[in-house]
Amino acid sequence: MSNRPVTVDDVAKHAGVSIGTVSRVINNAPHVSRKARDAVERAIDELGYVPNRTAQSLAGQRRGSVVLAISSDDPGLFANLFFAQVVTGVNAVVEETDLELQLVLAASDKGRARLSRIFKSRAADGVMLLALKENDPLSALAESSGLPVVHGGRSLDHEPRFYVDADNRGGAREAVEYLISLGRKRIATITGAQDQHVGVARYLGYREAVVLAGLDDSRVAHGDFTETGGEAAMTDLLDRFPDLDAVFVASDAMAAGALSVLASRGVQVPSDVAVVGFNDIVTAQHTTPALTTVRQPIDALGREMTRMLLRLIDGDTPTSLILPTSLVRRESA
Amino acid sequence: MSNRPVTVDDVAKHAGVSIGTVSRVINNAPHVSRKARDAVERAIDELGYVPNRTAQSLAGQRRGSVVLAISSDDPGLFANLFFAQVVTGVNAVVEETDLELQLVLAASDKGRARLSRIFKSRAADGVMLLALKENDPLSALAESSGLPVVHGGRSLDHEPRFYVDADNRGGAREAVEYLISLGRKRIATITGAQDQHVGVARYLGYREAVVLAGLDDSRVAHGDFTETGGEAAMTDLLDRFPDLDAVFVASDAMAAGALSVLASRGVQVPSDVAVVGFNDIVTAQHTTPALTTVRQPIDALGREMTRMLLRLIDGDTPTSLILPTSLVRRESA
DNA sequence: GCCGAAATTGGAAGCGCTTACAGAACCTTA
DNA sequence: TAAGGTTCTGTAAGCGCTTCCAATTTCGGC
Repeated sequence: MSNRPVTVDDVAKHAGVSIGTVSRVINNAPHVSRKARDAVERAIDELGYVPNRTAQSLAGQRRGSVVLAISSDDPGLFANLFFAQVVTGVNAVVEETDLELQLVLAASDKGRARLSRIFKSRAADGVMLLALKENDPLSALAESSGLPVVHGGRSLDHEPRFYVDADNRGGAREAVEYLISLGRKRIATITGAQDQHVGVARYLGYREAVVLAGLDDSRVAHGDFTETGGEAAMTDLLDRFPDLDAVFVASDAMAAGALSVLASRGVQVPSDVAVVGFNDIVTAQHTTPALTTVRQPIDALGREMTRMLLRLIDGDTPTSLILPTSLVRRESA
Repeated sequence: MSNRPVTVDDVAKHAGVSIGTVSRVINNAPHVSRKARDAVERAIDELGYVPNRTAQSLAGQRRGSVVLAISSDDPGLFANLFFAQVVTGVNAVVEETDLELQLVLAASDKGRARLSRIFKSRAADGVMLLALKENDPLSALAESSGLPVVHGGRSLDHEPRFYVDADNRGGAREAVEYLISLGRKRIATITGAQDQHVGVARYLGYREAVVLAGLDDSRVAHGDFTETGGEAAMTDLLDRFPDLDAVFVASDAMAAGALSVLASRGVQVPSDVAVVGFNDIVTAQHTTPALTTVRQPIDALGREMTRMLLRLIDGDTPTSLILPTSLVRRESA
C-alpha cells in the first residue's frame, strides 16, 4: 500500500495508454476505442483509482457541487422539521448525480458573507435558496451572480425567475371551504407574518373562500407563525369575537397555541370551535384533539427544487412550479 | 466588468508584487513586510478578489471542507428534529472557520458509496459520522481511512476513538431516581432497540436506579423507539403488570404512544401512573399531559463534534466527550 | 560604515486533471 | 492502391493556487 493516492498517470501507465485517454474514459467521452476503454477500466479497478474532484473541477468547468442555502434571521430556524424534510428531498435527487451537497445556513452575517462569496467566486454549480426574509439582499446577489439559482418559496417584493412553492393560497382556501362545508358561518383566521409571501398568501386564501361564500371576513388576528403568537392571537380573537365557530390558523405551531388557549377557556374543539392548521408538522398528530391541517409536500419541494436546478445547470429552461397541498382531516375540524 | 474572475496574478500585478507575496498575505503567513501587505490588501479590495477554493485545495494540502454524514438504513430518518438540531450545532461552529459543510445522507447504497469515496480519496479534511447502524461498515472504513473522524454516539460492538455522546445511562438513571423520589415503587420501563448502544444504555440506567433503590426491575417491555412500538409495549406492560405506578420510556416518541394507550385504558397520568420520556423532542410539550422527559443537549452534540473534529484536523488529540442530560419536569411525572 | 544573519521577495515547479491540437491509425471510396 | 476522410491517441498547455529555493534587501552590532 503506497501512501500516495493513485492518479491518472498511474492508471495511464498501468493501462499502457496516455492520460488523455484515461481522462476520456473517466468522463466517458467519445473517441475511445473499445480496447483502450477496457484496458483503462481494468486498470482503474485494479488500482482502486478514484478521480480527484478538486483537480477535476479546477481543470474543467464544473465545480461538482450544489449548495442548499437557508437565509433567515433566526439562527434556530433550521431546527425545524420543515428544513429537515426539504433536505431529505434535496438529497434524494442529488444522490442520483455525482454532485456534492453543500449546506449553508445564512442566519448570521458570517453565514451570509459565506454565501455571497460563493456567488461571487462561482464556487458551486448552482444554488437552491430558501430565502425567508423579505427583501433579502442575497436574492438579488443570487440573481445577478449568473449562477443557476432556484428559489424555494416566493417573496412579496419580487417573483424569482425560477422557484418552487407550495400552493399556500389554494391550500388555505380549501381549508376554509372545508370549514364552510361543515356548516360553520363565523370563521376567523389567525394569520402568519404579513411581511412574508406565505403569510399573505394564506390570508388571501382565507378571504377568498369566506367572501365567495358570502360570509364575514373581519374576524382576523395577526400572528407570527410561532406557538406563543398563536396563543396571543387566539386570546384576542376570543375576546373580540366570542361568537366565532371556527378558526383557520396559518400554521400548525400557531394552531397548537390556539388549541391550548381554547382548552383553557373551556371551549370544546371541534364542537364549539373547529380548528384547521397549516403545514402538517408531526406535532399535528399529537395535539388534543389531533389537528386537521393542510399538508405541504415538503420533500417534494426539495426534490423539485433540485430537479429544477439540475436542469438549469444543464442549460435547460425549466418552468417554476407550484405544488399542490392537501387537506388532512383529523379531529379538530 | 470583465467576465474573467480575478486571480492572484491580477492582484499581484495591481499591487506591484509577486504572486508568492499575494499568497502569503492571503494565508497570512509570516515574512511579508507591512508595506507589501498593505498594498496587497488594497489591491484585493479594489479588485474584489476572492481566492479560488478549488485551486487552493489542489495546490495546498487542505481540502477546505468537512462532511457531516448520517449513516442509517432509514431514508426518512433525517426528517427528524434530532438531525436538524445537530446540523444547527455543527453549523454554528463550522461558520467560525472558513471550512465548507458538506452533507451526506448515507441511507441508500448510493449514499454509502459516496461516503466511502470520500474516505478513499480523502476528499475532505475530516468527517463527522452519525452512524446509526450497529456494525456499520462505514465506521471501519472511516477509522482506516486515516482521515480525522469524529463519531456522534457510540455503538455496541466498538468504541470509536473519538466520539461525543449524550449521557444516556446517567440520564435514564436520573429520570428513574426522580420517579422514585416521587414515591413510586413499581416502576416499569419501555426500552429502546436493544441492538443499539443508546437503547442498552438507557435500559442500564433504569436498572441501576431501580436496583440501587431496592426495587423490582422486572417490569420491562422492549420497544423500538417508534410510537407504535411504544403503544404495543405499554399494552403489554399493562397486561402483565397491572399494578405498575410509573413507566420510564426510553424515547419521547414511544412515550407518546404509551400515553395514548394509558388514556384509552382510562389510566390517569400522573396520578395512577407517572410517565417519563427521553429526548425532549418538541412534541413532548404537546402531549396530554405534557411529558416529563430527559433532555439531550443536541445542538451541543453538534457543536462539540465539530470542535473535536477541528482539533483533530489541527493535529491535536482531543478526548471523547459525554454530554450531560437534564430532566425537564412537565406534567406526566 | 562594514559584515553576517535574518527578514523579505520573486520565480518556478508542481497539485491532478481537462482539453485543444496535431499526428497516427484506420477506413472508405474510386 | 492511393487519396481523402474518420476515428483514435499522445502531448502539452493550462486551471489558480501554494510552497520551496535562491536571490535580494534590511538591519543590528561593531
